[in-house]
Amino acid sequence: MSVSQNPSEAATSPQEREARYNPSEIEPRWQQRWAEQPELYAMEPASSNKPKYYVLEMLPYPSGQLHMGHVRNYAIGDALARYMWMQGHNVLHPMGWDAFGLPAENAAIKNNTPPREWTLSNIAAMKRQMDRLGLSYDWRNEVTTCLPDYYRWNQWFFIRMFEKGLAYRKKSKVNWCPQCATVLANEQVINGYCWRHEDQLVEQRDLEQWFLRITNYAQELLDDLGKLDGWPEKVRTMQQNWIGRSEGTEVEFDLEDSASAPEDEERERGKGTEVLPFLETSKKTGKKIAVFTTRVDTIFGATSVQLAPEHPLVKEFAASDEKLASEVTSLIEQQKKAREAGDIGEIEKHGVFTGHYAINPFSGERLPIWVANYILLDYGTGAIMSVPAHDERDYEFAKKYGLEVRIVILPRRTIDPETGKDAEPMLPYTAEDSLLINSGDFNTLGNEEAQKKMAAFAEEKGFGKATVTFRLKDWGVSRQRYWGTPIPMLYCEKDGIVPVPDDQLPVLLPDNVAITQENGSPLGRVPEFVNATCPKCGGPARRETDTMDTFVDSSWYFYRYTSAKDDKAPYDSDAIAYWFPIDQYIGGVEHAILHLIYSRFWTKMMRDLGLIKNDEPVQRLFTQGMVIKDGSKMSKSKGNVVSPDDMIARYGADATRAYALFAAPPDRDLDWQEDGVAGVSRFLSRVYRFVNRYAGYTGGAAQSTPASQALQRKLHQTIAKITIDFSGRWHFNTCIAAIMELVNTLTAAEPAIAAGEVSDAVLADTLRDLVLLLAPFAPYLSCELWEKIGGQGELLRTPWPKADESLAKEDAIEIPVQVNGKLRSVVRIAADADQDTTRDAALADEKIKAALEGKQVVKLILVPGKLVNFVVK
RNA sequence: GCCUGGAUGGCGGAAUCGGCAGACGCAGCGGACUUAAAAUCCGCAGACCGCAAGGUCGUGGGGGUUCAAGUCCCCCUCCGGGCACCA
Repeated sequence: MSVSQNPSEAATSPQEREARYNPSEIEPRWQQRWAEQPELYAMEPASSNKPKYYVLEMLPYPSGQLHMGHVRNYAIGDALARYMWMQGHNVLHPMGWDAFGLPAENAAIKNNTPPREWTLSNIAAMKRQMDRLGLSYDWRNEVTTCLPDYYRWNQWFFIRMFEKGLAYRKKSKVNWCPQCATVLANEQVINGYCWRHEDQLVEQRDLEQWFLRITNYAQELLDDLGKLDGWPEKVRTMQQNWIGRSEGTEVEFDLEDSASAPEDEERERGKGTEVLPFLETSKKTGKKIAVFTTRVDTIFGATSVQLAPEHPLVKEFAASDEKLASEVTSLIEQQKKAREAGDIGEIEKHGVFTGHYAINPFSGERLPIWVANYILLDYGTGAIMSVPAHDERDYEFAKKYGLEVRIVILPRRTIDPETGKDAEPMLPYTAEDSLLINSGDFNTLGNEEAQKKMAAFAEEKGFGKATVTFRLKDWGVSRQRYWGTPIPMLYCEKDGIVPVPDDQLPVLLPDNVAITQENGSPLGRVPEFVNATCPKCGGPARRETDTMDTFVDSSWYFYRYTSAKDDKAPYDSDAIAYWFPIDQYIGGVEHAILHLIYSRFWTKMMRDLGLIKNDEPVQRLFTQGMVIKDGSKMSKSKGNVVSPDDMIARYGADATRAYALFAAPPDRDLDWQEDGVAGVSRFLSRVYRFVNRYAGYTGGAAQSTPASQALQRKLHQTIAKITIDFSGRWHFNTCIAAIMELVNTLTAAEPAIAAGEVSDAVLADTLRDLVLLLAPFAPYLSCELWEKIGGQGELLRTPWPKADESLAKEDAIEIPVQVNGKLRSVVRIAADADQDTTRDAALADEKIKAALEGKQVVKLILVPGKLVNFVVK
């Protein structure tokens, strides 16, 4: 049998002849139209009398490819922006590129493409993808951080900070990632691993680096978390932990003037439990060991002093004690390994007695000084008093080395009923609510009171004071890389560190720099860059060759959006005053303590420079969930990546975006199922065909037929539901489900429409509002259909439909009727039926009659409009 | 270890204030249209018992409060995320 032409083609059914939803035809057409009217998505000036709304999504790194996480992020932001426009706001919805960073250098090495070229072509590609998605960005204020018109202001800020002492240079132990071949900030080290290279352990190196004094703001950053009630609790807690404020007391212990290296026998003595008696002041060396403790109330229980292996005093001790030196080296090694492996909390505790003693200023006792691998140099003072009875770590250590355990606090009211004496607590005993014993003049005090009195005592006697310690460290911003903002500093033999004068900014990043994996800044190998003139003395100067951490770029980019083209200032203060704070910021939770803490710091710094008025950049923060496929996060290494381009090609941008919103509430993880995208696409297709089919139904007065009323009811219920959700809950998945229900209702009403039971005007209104409701979620289709039904004016500026409560109201409702809490029947009654009517209707029901047969009703629960429950015996 | 989010049909999820558990969608099954298929449309669909009417069970597990619990309280299990010798 040969294949022949289809004879029935001419006789296709009316539905087959209907226009087919074809996103690959609709979407490019509208893209072009939107591209031709950039004012469509433009912000209006501050003089606008509309309420402002600044909606911001985190700017991407231009890797060259959008991934589904981006699509989800932008779909959420875009829906909100479009809704806000329709609600009559002046919307700022900008986008930009976090365009400096290491991948560009790696690409340069791999493909021999200059970083700038690689980055700019990636930006062009991703911008095309964004445009295909139909995102409503105001590209006129695009920010690209790798361009001099942006990074010059990084340099400008840096110099302002230098002038204020907020940017400074110091030598210190820093995190070094061998793969990045550069230093990392503390925030960029995740459990000892590099934040960009999940398998790369970070090393510690001693380097001289630039730091920003974020610790000046530690307290304010902490306090103001309280103001951020539009932020997820989770993020606030994470920042709070990161800042890590702890209140305590710093106490100075005198160093005893003791012998040099101890004999082996004496080394053993330090391990003994005996705390040696009071020593005269004449034996003091004048040297002090500062110790930080949050539990000064337990200081009489201290039985040793423990130093971090890298504590300067340890170096001193070790200088004249070879045996100690070698043991310390091994302790340092252990600590380094543990830190690098990210399990510093799990290594076995090791320590060694130094042969030296310190004097407890409260008790006058001499305590052996030990070095231990669990003491961190960079927290507190790098030294602790060890109180084994009341600290878990000290207890573990003391047990191992046989140090004395002395109880100095007891729980309140724990008299042993048999002996009539205080019961000994289980050790280590660390409770806050306790009483002091064996503590000299401080006996019987409650621990909280004791802490206050002891701190005051220490201060009075001059050997200590109450202090606050933060875990947060200053932000190391130097990077030994090429593709970043040059740090605008000069080193002059005569004048020392000199900032580049403002009128010489920007310090341009030179092109044609050989990028290699060698250590040291690539810029250091460019003599034209390095050799400069000192602006003070006119003599030769060397230029700083490190560049800035790229988190500097993203710390203030959202200010630049309000006046991205300004070449006189980083931004326009009036515009900032109008637009800030950002009304809604949307992004992944992975930046909770990186970008989001730096940004808060930067804002406070700018405020203190007198540049802006606001204390915080972001009013409301939303952190979306991850995109999951087959049970794990989409990633190249897992091979479960779904390409947005692929989805768009197959189902269209509208379906792809709408699915990203439909499959889960935005704050939860989203399971990507391609069949689901197909389902959403089918839904859009139904809408398309339905609206086209009835686009001609217009005009006339609304007639109040039952079918019309039913349609209006569903419509206004849908409007109300979606409007409420936009106001805060953001469960767009149920919004889209509600629109699907509305469309199902419309489809089911087709016979009634055909029978003329639905008034044309009502049908027309319903279609019109349906198109408007769909606009935030499927903008292409909405615009197409808006035109089809003869919508006047720009869809984006058309007011969002208003729910009419009286139309939304049901006139008859179904009430569940229970007997003893079990559902037995459902009765249909008028929505405004009173209690008696409701009860009578329930009693009249046959099934209820049967269920109540022979029983005695002891109680009647009647919740108006909700339910009836007969409690029977 | 501490903090946090979660666990609901075969799957994604819904139930916003303690009041009909499973909206909406996917996959599945049956039917219409078609020579056939695709597309589309209509219908069924938590589990178990039953021809049916109907009944019993059911929101990770155990207890409790209540006329009524996915929802509130107590205890526990598992999964995800964050922090972790921070003195």
